[in-house]
Amino acid sequence: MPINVSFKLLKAFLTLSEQKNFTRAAEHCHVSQSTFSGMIQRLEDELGARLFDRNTRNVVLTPEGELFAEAARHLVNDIQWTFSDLSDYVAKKKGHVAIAALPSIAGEWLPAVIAEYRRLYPGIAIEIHDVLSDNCLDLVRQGQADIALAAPNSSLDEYATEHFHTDRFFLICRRDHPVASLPVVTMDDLRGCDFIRLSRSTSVHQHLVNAVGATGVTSSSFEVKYLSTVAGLILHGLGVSLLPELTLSQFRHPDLLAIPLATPGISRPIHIIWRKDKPLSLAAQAMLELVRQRKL
Amino acid sequence: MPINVSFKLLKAFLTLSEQKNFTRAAEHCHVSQSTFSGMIQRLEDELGARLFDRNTRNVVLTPEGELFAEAARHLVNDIQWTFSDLSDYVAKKKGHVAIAALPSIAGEWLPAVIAEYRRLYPGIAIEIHDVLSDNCLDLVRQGQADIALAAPNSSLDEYATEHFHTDRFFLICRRDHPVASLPVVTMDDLRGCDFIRLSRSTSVHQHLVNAVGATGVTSSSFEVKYLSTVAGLILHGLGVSLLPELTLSQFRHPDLLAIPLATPGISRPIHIIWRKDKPLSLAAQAMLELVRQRKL
DNA sequence: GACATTAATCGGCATAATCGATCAATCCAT
DNA sequence: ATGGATTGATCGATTATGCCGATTAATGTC
Repeated sequence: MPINVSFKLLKAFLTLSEQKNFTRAAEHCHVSQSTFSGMIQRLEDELGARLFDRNTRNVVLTPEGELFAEAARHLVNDIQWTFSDLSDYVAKKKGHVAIAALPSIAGEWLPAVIAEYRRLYPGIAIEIHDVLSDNCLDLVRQGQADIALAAPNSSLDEYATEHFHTDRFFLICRRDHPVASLPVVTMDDLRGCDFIRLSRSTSVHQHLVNAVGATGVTSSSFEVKYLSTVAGLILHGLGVSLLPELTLSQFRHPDLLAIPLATPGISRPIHIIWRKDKPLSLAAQAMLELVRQRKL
Repeated sequence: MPINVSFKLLKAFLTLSEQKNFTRAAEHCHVSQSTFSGMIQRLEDELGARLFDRNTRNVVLTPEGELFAEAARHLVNDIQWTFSDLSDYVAKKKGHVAIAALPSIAGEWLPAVIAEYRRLYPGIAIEIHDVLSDNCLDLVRQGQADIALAAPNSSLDEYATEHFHTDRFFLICRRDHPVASLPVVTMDDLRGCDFIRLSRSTSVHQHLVNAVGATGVTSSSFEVKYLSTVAGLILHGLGVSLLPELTLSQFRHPDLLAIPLATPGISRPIHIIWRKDKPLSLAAQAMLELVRQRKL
């Protein structure tokens, strides 16, 4: 015998147990008295127990009714909480979104988007992971991030992706460098230069190896981890560097220049990445939408 | 917007979230696939949120679905417990009954009934209060006892009552007492006897005062609390006593006699008493039924 | 004993639920 | 590619359920 009871019936039961009067309780529930009478009977049938002892003068809970009332109060409460929780969630008054982004994006472009998101959905907790591309992917795969903004070299078949930005590489050099006067530079112009590169684990490095390897420029004198170090080395005349546009803010110095590369140049494609096997939460969908709107 | 969701829908939702397949889940729920599809849609409409992301190949919970699933599991569990609890109660596998009875009844007649009740409904807890009549009434009024077996002198208007037994009084005397040879005794036969009476708080005392006061026999030498004391006093030749039949088991002694009183005699009516403003629990109803069946 | 109050019942109707059949999409094997 | 198999959604017809208004029956009150 399968149980079937609706929230409506539970509510009607509790209303009657408070009002102790069918007519009044029916009004409370916005149904006719006859309907209400039927509802109580239905519930009693369902339970197989008489819940109220009633005549035209008195309506009083039976002991079974008392027992059930206690339980029903809890049930109704729990159900209401469950629903209001979910509806808050749907209304994006609650929730959680985690976004993983390359440090360059996380520091340069993302903050404005996050600010806007916070303004729109103040109740949603936001988590930002500023990590390298491969880590971004891992976080998404492990479910620790809903969305990633990254430029991975590895395959993206496993993920849902969308093009976000083509980040072109610039030559960074000191103002007194031989190529500093050129409006654009070619790989040939850089032959013989000392290159300062980011560590192998960065996507910048990998894209560069792919591109520069192809043009034959492979010399590399330095390999460092932080852009600030790159800047310091360049300023001391120890070399030049090829870095994507999104990092240029780190090189705003009177003695430094960023020169675009001649076509076709070098670039890294940055993607919006998320899991395709699991749908995005509403909070994450909203974030994705905002990211698209504010796309570079 | 009033919530309305049925247990059936919650169960369907959980089934689908486990089976991840509409057709299979529908079979589990004993409905057609089309019906099942409609049920899930109805639930989603009700909640205003998409719970499953589905195509013909995959059925996967959305994050909102996950959230709801957790809550729904608890709800379904609670509802099932509530129902099974109540049905145990209805089936009298569980429950509680408290009965208040005069000490004479509690010691003499009740144990067999209690034993039978226990045999019939082993899961129900039984509470017995062996107290004097007035206390019996108090316990019932306070809800500490469901049913009382008592012989109160006070008004019973407040209660629902039913006649249980007419407890006739007997004369208890020593075998060598002047009236010992009579088959029945009258009040006249007892003129001048010393009477041993139970204390004023007992219903026996009060019935006796009413009856004997009317026939003019008012002498009273002793007033004690326990029947065993009465027996001792009589055995030592200090008097006789008038006591109801239900107490006679306390006077089975070779030197003691119980002699019926001549018509009309004296008697106390014993009633089954319970609250009339509150219905009896099922467990108590069963007890009442048994008491009626086994009535003296 | 008449009256007022109130829960239960009845008949009719509208809506919702259910089913079987079919459609459309998706994946898989070839 | 392409055809077949699987599966969820949709459609139309049928049935069941829920709801209402009117009426009835029971009960307490004056």
